[in-house]
Amino acid sequence: MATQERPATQPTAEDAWALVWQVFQADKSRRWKIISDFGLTPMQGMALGVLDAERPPTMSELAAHMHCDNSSLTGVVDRLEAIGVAERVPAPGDRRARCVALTAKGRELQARFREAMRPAPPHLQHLTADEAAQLHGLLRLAVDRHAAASGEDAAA
Amino acid sequence: MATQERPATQPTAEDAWALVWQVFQADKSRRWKIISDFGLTPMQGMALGVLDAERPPTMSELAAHMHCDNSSLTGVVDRLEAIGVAERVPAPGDRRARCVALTAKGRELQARFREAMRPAPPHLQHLTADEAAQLHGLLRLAVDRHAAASGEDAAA
DNA sequence: TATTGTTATACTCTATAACTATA
DNA sequence: TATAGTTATAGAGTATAACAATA
Repeated sequence: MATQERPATQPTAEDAWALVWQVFQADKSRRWKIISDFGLTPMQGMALGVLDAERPPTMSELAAHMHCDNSSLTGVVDRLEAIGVAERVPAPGDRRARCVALTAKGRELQARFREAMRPAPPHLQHLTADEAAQLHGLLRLAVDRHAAASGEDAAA
Repeated sequence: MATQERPATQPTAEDAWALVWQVFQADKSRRWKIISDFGLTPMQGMALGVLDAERPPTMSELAAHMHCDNSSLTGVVDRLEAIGVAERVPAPGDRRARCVALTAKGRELQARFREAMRPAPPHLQHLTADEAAQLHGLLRLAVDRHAAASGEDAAA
């Protein structure tokens, strides 16, 4: 297949992105089901998924990580506190800031939640082990190069 | 597992999925910016993006395509009608159903919107043309095999 | 009786602006 | 002055349940 002359119609990054989108969207209902089975909403699930038990982030850091506004995060963390999953603790070195820490219940829930969210969606399960590894390799290239480029930009 | 020359250290579909997630999340702010520049919300943008000008779907069909409830879609289409982008028309052959059709303004906006949403995010732009084509090929395999398997399931 | 779509309800997410406490 | 976080506000998305019209 790949031994042909390079066709003018070779799929581009845009074409690949369209399929990424398609796979992600098709999996939307499955993800929502898992999240709601844990008694969470999508944003609560995202917060639980990204919180670092070892290094509780400040509200601002967590908001940046979740790509939402600080004021939006207030309610999300309020609800995580209400169900006993997280708690706000003072930030060392800055009395304005508050860190979001997992409770014992939160750490237990996080472990089970991450486990439930880990499996690849049905689409990707149709790949062979080698194909999956190739897919991972290409995405790893993209992520690493982007990180390197961003790092250089930041350092410049 | 796969008892091959490449042992248990080979990245799996789960690992690839984790990177898909990472790329998609990292691009969240960029997508939101584009959508809001069009005066739309995410759900309105999704509806505008998937609506077929040639074959207006019913409310139920559109809701299924968007993976949301019928009742949630009512408000979304209400707002698209309010800004003159879409309109509800009678469904041929079923007087209960209503189809969502694009207006002339809607078709024009859709063309510009799809164009704005087409570019791949920064992460994927770091791939070479060949790498992007490989990525597309792997995702195409996943999507096609899933469609085939689903089709067989449905036909069975 | 089942389906299509809307309405009513209650809640979550969303950002902007104003506000406080602190840096 | 600038920053971290909350509150107030207004709007949009979310599903469930109840409902009307139609199949």
